[in-house]
Amino acid sequence: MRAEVLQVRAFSRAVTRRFGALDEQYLGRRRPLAEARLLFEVGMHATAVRNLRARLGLDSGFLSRLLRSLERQGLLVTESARDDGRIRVARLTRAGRRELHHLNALSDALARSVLAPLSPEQARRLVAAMAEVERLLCASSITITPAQPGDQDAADCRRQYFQELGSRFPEGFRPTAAHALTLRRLEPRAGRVFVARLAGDAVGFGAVRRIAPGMGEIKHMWIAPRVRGLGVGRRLLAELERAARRMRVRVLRLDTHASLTEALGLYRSAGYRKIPRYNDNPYAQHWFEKVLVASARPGRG
Amino acid sequence: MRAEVLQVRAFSRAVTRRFGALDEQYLGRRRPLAEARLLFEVGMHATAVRNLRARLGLDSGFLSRLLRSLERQGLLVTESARDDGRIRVARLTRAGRRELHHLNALSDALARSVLAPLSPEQARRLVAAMAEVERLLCASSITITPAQPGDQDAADCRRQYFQELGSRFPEGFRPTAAHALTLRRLEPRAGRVFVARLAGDAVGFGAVRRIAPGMGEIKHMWIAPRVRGLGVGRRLLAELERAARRMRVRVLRLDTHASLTEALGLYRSAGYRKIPRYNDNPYAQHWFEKVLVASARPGRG
DNA sequence: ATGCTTCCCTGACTATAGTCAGAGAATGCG
DNA sequence: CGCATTCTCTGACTATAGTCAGGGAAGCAT
Repeated sequence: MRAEVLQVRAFSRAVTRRFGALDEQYLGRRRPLAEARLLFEVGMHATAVRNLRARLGLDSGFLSRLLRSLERQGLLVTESARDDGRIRVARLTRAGRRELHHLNALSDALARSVLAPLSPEQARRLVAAMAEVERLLCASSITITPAQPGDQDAADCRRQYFQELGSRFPEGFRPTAAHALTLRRLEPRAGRVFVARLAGDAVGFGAVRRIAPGMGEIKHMWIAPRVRGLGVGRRLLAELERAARRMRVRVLRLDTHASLTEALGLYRSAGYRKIPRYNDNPYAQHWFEKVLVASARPGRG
Repeated sequence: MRAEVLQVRAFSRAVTRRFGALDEQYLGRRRPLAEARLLFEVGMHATAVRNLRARLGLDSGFLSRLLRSLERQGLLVTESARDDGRIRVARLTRAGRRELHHLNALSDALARSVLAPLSPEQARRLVAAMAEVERLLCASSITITPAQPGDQDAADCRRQYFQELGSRFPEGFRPTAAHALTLRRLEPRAGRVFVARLAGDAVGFGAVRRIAPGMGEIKHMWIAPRVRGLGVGRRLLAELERAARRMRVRVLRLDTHASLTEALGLYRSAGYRKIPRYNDNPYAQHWFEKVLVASARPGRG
């Protein structure tokens, strides 16, 4: 563990030194780095100010000022969103798009300057290792937190979840009454909802509810396609189990559709055993159960 | 190439976002980041102000101010160097060392917070990939540039080179008259010296000189042990060959000692062929020659 | 001794990156 | 409708990170 920590530190130093310096040198020459980053983040299509704030992690006042500055430079315009007048949407002008292209070119040059001194074989290996680091850092920065009641992100996930069920079930999918009794009605007495987030975006969610004294049920486990394979499902499930324990649940059940093969694999490897049908969910073909024991390692999936 | 460039960019974004944010959050909480970095750089032993300036790349006035601030906080003291009254040396006080330990602990916590959400297998793979990226970024940031006449770094390298020869040759080593006619007397008419540098430190050097019309000789190739295996030797050799071509050299020769196995391998794989003894160097057992042709890919080793 | 250079320092100034409180418009909720 | 909340914006302020010119002390070359 000690060696791993030291390697992470050495890595951080090496990378921030190299890329931090280059970033300023390449991208910050023409304008403040914050403005350049904002241009990148707005990108080619209109983006809500609130999303920009979440992704860049900026203070509302500061971001507003940056927007005004870019607006004065004629690089972007802001306008109110159609469906919600409070939300403002930023969009690059033609000049802004040109500037973004320029920044992209600089950024490419920066990347090439890193690869150029290396042999083809070294460059290949560096790129492969970078892909691996990026993937795992992404996994590592995904947080799993309890949803606030009425959480918009959780509702978004639920919509996407249902949509995916519809496209994956051969027979199609329409939410039943049982599916409707969710989220809002779960919390806070009868259940808990957790949301996985990556840089401000919701990328997964899941719920646990009590269905009888000492017995709970996992519902609505869903992970966004772009973060599948990063172990988020496993972490989310562990989080739900911890929440279940805190709700004095000793036995957890769940049902699932035969076509959801990743889910089936996850449940099996997480210690869930097949049991006979315990409910009348018309979309379920498999039922599982797990007896919870005190966890030796809280905080780990 | 395009895909590689995009991967490098994605990596840079991901890493600076993650570590940049954490750096500030962990290390910058108690004091300005620049002060924290300076404490790290001074470290446990006395360090000359000029070296701090070089390593951190700071303006002289700004660094001076940072030093005064840390001095006021009782974390370090500065004093004149014994042998050169102009040079000031910074040294942590007892309180400063305590603070450094604290920063180290925070930095460790930061590293652990990256590893914590991952499964043991993921953490293992992340650390391995980070080590690879760090190694190759290090290789990529090594620059190879012509030495200025009387370059102190080149002289340093030469000293270390002779020292290493002494420890590696079974028969020991004392520079002969032929070895003495170097560096200063090479440049700029009869030869060229190149120095490899990593973040301000010289980590290798090599020379080429003309020994007859159209014929040149590689001398004094040396790479610091800590950067061996990164392809620096190959790049340096390619640089020397380019310089030779510019000097209208068509045939390059070199000699080497049988115990320098890495060098032998490098010369062979770079296209040098064994030839009979062409000089009276008492420390040489192998002689090589290469006919230079116009290079198809300048800039690559 | 004299002049040149190196090294570090101070004073004065600027740019960048925020933080915080509060106001005003739009929306959601009962 | 009335009230609370959300979202964005502005004004006022602070902290951080520099840049630049110039000066004094020490060393170096002759």
